Amino acid sequence: MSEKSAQKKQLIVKTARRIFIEKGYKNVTMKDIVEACNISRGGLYLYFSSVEEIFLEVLRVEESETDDVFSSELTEEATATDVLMIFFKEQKKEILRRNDDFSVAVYEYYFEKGLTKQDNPMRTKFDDGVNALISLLEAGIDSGEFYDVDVRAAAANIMFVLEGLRICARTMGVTEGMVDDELLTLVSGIVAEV
Amino acid sequence: MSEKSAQKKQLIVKTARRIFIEKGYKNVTMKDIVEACNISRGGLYLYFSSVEEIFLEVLRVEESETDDVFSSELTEEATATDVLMIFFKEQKKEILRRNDDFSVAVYEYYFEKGLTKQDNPMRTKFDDGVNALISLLEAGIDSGEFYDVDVRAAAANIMFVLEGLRICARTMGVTEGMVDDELLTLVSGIVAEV
Amino acid sequence: MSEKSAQKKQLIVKTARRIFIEKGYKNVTMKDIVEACNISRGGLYLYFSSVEEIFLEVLRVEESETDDVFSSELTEEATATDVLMIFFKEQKKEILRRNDDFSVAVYEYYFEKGLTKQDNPMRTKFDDGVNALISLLEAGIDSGEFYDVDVRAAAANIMFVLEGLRICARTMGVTEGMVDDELLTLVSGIVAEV
Amino acid sequence: MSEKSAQKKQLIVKTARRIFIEKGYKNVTMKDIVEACNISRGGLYLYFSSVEEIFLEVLRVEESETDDVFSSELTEEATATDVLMIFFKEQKKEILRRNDDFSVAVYEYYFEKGLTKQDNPMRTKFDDGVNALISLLEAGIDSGEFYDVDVRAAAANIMFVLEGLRICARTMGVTEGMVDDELLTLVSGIVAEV
DNA sequence: TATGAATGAGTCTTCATTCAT
DNA sequence: AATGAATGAAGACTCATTCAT
Repeated sequence: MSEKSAQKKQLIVKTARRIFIEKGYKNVTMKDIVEACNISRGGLYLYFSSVEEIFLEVLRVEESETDDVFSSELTEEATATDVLMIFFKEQKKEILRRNDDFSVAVYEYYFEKGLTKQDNPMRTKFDDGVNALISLLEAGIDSGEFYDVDVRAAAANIMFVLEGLRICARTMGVTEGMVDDELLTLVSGIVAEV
Repeated sequence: MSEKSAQKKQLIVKTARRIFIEKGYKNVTMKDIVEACNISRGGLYLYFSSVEEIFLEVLRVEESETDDVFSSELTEEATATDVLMIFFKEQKKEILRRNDDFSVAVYEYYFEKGLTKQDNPMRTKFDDGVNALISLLEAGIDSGEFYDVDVRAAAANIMFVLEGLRICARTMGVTEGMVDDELLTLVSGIVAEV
Repeated sequence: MSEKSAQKKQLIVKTARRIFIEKGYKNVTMKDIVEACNISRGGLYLYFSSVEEIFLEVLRVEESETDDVFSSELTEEATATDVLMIFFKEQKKEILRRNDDFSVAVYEYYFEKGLTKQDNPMRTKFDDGVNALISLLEAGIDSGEFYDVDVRAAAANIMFVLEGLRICARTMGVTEGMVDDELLTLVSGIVAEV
Repeated sequence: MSEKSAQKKQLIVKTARRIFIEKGYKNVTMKDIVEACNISRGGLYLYFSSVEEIFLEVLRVEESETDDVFSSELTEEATATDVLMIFFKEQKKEILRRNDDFSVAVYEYYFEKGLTKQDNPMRTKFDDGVNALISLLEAGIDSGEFYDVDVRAAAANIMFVLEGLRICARTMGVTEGMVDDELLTLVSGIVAEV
């Protein structure tokens, strides 16, 4: 029972995620989700009592499933430069992604809710990114691969540029070339010899 | 008549702007605007036939009224460094602005409409910013105030960082200190002696 | 316009009154009223925003239209006994009334709302009744028609008996004979010679 | 099984009684009862198939548990006056009772169902009261404690006054003083020397 | 017996849009 | 030009009742 229930809940979350990707946050209604899940109106309310509740669950799952920024890349053999390049490559993919893009819904949600929530997951994610980059930069500097930059400043700069690229990609549109150029600029400020 | 008509239209646009600032784009209804304008339901439809139409007009006015990025600062006596600092100061103010902030509505609008529109005003604005910065950087380099950087790359970097700060401020929140730090990083990469 | 609007409102109130009589208070939905009025769902909301609001308006009209308890009977020529008998006759009619009976809805409403409201119209009506009876009893005693009873106590007793008859009529049912008997008991305690 | 079953049923009835006291009749849903009983939705339906059915069972138990009006008071030594005073004291307590008051639910139920049911328990209860009072009054008259009133009329009058007080207490509110005054009026019409 | 997931109907409420005046 | 009453569709939410397990 409980297991079946959990499966159903998971199905709803999975389906809802797809809808949030399609329609953002504000446009999604309980009806949309009900129809997409092929369940009854009342049935959905057994599991969630509002779109927001569903959204937050999607967000939670999203985060728990997202690997730590560099976890997958950090192997013993990889150099700091390797890791950085892979990181940028993934970021590029994410920035340019047209489908399967959950970020617009996230933006919309936080526009709606304001910044009151202390445990803002976006902030957490951002800070995690900064910290991971700091570690990486320090490693690269130690190994002589990277310029001896102010790691904190550089890490924050990278994160803000990535955020800028992301939001521009979602609003005014950016070409692959623009992203490449921008990432190259970042790299050239860090890696001693590209 | 036509004049009166134009005045009325202007009133609507002005009032609607305030509402978009308050509530973003998606949350604004014709009803909201009707009520705020003290106009009749039918009356509004004489001038605009949808929220989107009103929004676009607000956007148009907004842009036509926005001074060119550096127009006001560029006086004969000001050095490139002066202009850059003033520019950053204004950007900072805008980024941290809690009231009178139209940007969330703009973001929401472009999330909604996608990127289909070729004449995307956000893009135009962004490009204008890049170009203005390029000119400024060139001027600064010529005068020996700035490092001899790749002006195009530096300008784009600045604009993306500013966009990143802006969206972060609207979603996860940024402190004044964070903005200051980030702007200082930008400045220190450009201005030879701070 | 405003006049037409007022007419419509009046129509709604009048129609709603009929429904409250038919179904009581708790069973009446906005839908019931909408359908009975032959207006649109949204249309009703232009005038009232809840069943309670409509009910209170019905109640208000009801009260404003109800003549003062004895106003119509009190003519110069009528004796106190005449007035008392007419009063009882009307009360009997009201108590036994099967159709056009708004009282059940009123009871239900006050069950629902509790007694918190200071300006409880039921209470006002009750007190008005007591006071009117006091005046009448005094008049009857002065004229020698009535026994020299404690007027306040007698008036209250009458009102409570009437309330008792009313609620019994609505719940367990009372026959005309029972009402007649009870009213006769009241009369025989007051009028010197029947 | 049957015993366990009966216990369960009893538990449901007991719990439901509490809910009817809290919320009246019309506001109580199967869901309310299910939740209050910590029973499953389907489980409740094994015992009762509607709120009404449960209510009627509560009502039945209520009546079977209610002692005959004077049963407890009628001892050999007590005078008719004693019994009457105790009866009024209990009625007063019941009339003023704010909690643990089942009467509103009963009223609501009979409003809803109309008077169709022949075996209306309210009526039975009322008639029982009248009859018990008649016996008591006769006893009092025989013993010389009470005035030689028309016992049937006096008994009915008392019962209607009590009903009137009860419904007034539930709708417009009555103070303890009002009840005392009214009961005193009743007593003074019956007991020869108070 | 007992569970609780599932359904679907019913009600409330809000809005964009139209239209007679 | 302008009004604002009116409509009807759309979405949220709740519950009685059923049914597979």
